[in-house]
Amino acid sequence: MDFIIEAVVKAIKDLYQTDITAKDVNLQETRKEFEGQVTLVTFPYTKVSRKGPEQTGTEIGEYLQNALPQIAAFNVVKGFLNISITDSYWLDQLRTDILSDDFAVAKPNGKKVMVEYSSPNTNKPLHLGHIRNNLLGFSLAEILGAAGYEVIKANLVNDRGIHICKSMVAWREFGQGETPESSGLKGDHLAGKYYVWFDKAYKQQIQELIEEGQTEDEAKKNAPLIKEAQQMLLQWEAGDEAVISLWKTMNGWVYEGFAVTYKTLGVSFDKYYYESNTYLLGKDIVEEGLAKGVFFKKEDGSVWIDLTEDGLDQKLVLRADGTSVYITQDLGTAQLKYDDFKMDESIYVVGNEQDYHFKVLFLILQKLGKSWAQGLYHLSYGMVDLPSGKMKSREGTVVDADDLMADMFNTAAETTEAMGKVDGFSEEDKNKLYRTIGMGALKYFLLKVDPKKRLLFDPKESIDFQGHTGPFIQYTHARIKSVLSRANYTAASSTNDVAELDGIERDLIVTLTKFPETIAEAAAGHSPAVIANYVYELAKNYNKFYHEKSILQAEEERLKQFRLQLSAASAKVISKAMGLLGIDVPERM
RNA sequence: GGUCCCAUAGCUCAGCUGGAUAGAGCAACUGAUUUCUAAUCAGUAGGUCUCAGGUUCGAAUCCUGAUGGGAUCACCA
Repeated sequence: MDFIIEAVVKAIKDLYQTDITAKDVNLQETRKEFEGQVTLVTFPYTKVSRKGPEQTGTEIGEYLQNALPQIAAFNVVKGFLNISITDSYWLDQLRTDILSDDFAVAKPNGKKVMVEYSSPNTNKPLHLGHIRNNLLGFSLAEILGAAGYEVIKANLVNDRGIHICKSMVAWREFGQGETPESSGLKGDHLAGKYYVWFDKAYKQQIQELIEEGQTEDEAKKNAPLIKEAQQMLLQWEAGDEAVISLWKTMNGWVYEGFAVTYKTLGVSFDKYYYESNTYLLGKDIVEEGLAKGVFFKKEDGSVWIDLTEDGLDQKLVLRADGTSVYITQDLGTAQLKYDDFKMDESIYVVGNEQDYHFKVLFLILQKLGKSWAQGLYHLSYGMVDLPSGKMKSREGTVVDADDLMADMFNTAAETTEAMGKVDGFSEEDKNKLYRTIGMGALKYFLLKVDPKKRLLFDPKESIDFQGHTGPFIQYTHARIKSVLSRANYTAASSTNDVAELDGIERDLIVTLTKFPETIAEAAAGHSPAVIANYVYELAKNYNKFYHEKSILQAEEERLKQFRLQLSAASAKVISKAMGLLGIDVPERM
């Protein structure tokens, strides 16, 4: 619609001798109840026209109609100039733009962006909260890629620390040599089992110590299990062979488990970072900050930054004993990532509970004068909560990722079979379809809402397959494919001799043309939800069209060909948009 | 207590760079299948956009304050 905006700028200059910029032009979609496709709000121009909104709109409308051949008609309602664009313009958009191979393929913008997501702890299996993280990260990476970025997907694995030692201690104490093979448990679930055991036994020890007269704080520090875990962490850092060997073994189990979960989720990474390699990083940045006077040292030797002028607090960046804290590592890792890839932007997909941490992290890097600190962004998303409250792995009150995905698969299978949709499918095709639909429902459910909003998930209420859902959109795609295959449609077979459009056909083309700008909007806003809502609108429009217009029994052959083209274009865009969400669309369902 | 985020139909959510009568889905009710897939479509009903001020020709949208919910304010990660 840029050509209209340009023409409006020119119109205001010619009619009212006033210079405005493209940004001042308020062009919006015309509401359904009025004639036209785009609407110009004319109130802002009444000042310079010194006429009423109706007359101003009419003058601009006449000017535009004379200037632009693409404008078929216009009408002015109150202060709104509704513009009808010619059918030949829309048909041209469909044939030369939407149906072309490079539609919605952005030219490379020369920028590199890293998306860090997933970042699991290697002591427990993934749960629903991680699923949201993984889907957001993967989808955002796809969207940025489609918007022209070169994308690096990174995973910073949290594979060391006291929490990892907890699972290891519990396994050593209670495990009796259990392995994934001997237990039949997936590796990450096996580690998680001991993590939960640790917590249980630890709590019991605390209780016992309290009964012996210790305070709760004392008991928490003195419980034998926690001491053992702390001891193990020291041994790990000292490179104790037995501990390192156990660590490698158990982490190996967890990685095997994660690999399965990631595969089912359909996510992947270009680069892995491991905290066991990066946890000592950042100390040279602390030195740098001290030299620059950004940090200061307290009497006890600990190093701090004073952020009170920025409305934040004083923040510790290095302990008195010279060991790192969380933010020390993150400073070092940020530098490492930049040194590795020299990216223009770096996005951290991390829950909103860490908003403060990232605010501080980015601010420190700016104060250190890192040129690349400008490109850092925290994609903060809301927690996934249960009706009973927060999910806690330690207490076992989580919706497990693998269980949930298996449930979705089963529900998809039941629903599909109940509808009798899989006659003539092979066993293999059936399973593939159930997985596609089940994962589609789950992914769409999580991605359609604004990332920053917190999400309530009730395990008792199953995820819908009808209405504003993934399967609805998948169904639309399958339905189109069915028609196209009945018609033996190929791009080459179609002809171009339709010149007029009906309301719903025009609406559908208008919706299709919005895809590239929707990608740009989603990329700029870091929000897959923008794509999700767009593709829903598109599927709805298509279904309306499908009901109103007969395709294979069209009144004329040329109409049939045109509607097939329109259907093919819709299927293509649906498939691409769903791909940006990491959701597959089936050919049949 | 300080800071940050959220609040729109019974429920789940769009709309938020200010624009027309605030839109979808679910749930409820009515209707559509001798015709391309009914996981669909058409319709009915459902709203003081949390509240109170302010800015503006115009506010769900921007500003201020309040209320409710969540997060965070560790020499944990």
